[in-house]
Amino acid sequence: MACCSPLVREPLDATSAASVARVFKAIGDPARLRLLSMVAAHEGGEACVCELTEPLGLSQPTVSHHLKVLVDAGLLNREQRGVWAYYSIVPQALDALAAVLDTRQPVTP
Amino acid sequence: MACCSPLVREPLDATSAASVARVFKAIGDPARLRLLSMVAAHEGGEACVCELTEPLGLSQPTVSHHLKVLVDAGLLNREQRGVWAYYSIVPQALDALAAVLDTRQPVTP
DNA sequence: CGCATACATCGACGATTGTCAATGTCCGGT
DNA sequence: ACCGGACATTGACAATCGTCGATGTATGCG
Repeated sequence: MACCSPLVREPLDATSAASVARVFKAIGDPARLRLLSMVAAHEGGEACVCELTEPLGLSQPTVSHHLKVLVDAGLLNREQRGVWAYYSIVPQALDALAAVLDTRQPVTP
Repeated sequence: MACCSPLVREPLDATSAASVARVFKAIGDPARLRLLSMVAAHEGGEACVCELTEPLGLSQPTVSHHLKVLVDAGLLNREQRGVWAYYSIVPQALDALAAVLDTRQPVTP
């Protein structure tokens, strides 16, 4: 999860930086960015692997691998229903990431 | 630069995904996240390499390399003054990145 | 000029990554 | 019980990455 105050506020310590970097690294790949986007924009906010493989133009194992990376990063949920695995985004995860990038000045009391 | 509508709005095409992913990949590294953070939080909003090497705990060539990656990603400015190279963040770059992560619903007119 | 300092570049290394074909696992239908 | 379909896992490969020491470049000072 995102854990800390905005980047520009105060220097990140090593452990915070490592945990935040893990998430950014997860979305630092074109295929995974597109997967995230395709899942979010899909009807119902969820999609199964078979709906993602062909428009992405990658093999099924590769798509499964990328989805696993996104789940491990806390960006996607995975729900198995019958034979299908449905993936949906974790909205507050993206919000938390955006908060780390926030450049607002701290309120001066 | 960030180029496009929020991730969750509509599926990214391949070229947009590639250009956005390049920037996220740049900050998908603990050392570079800390550099970004240290530069932003430094007095005057800028810092030279010699001020970053020791607190980061990495060699000077490595720090220079990471800074170059951040500059190439459009996240840092580099300004040479005398013998020193001062780096400062490009604020609108972080804002643009955060906009890509925005999860707000589109306004329904 | 000559030297020290600040930084970049180069070359090399082990480690990680993205991708695929092949195979394994599990579920639902016949 | 069998088979087919959906997905995950494995193993392998080239490519990229992070890091360092060594070296190059350029600036300022004596």
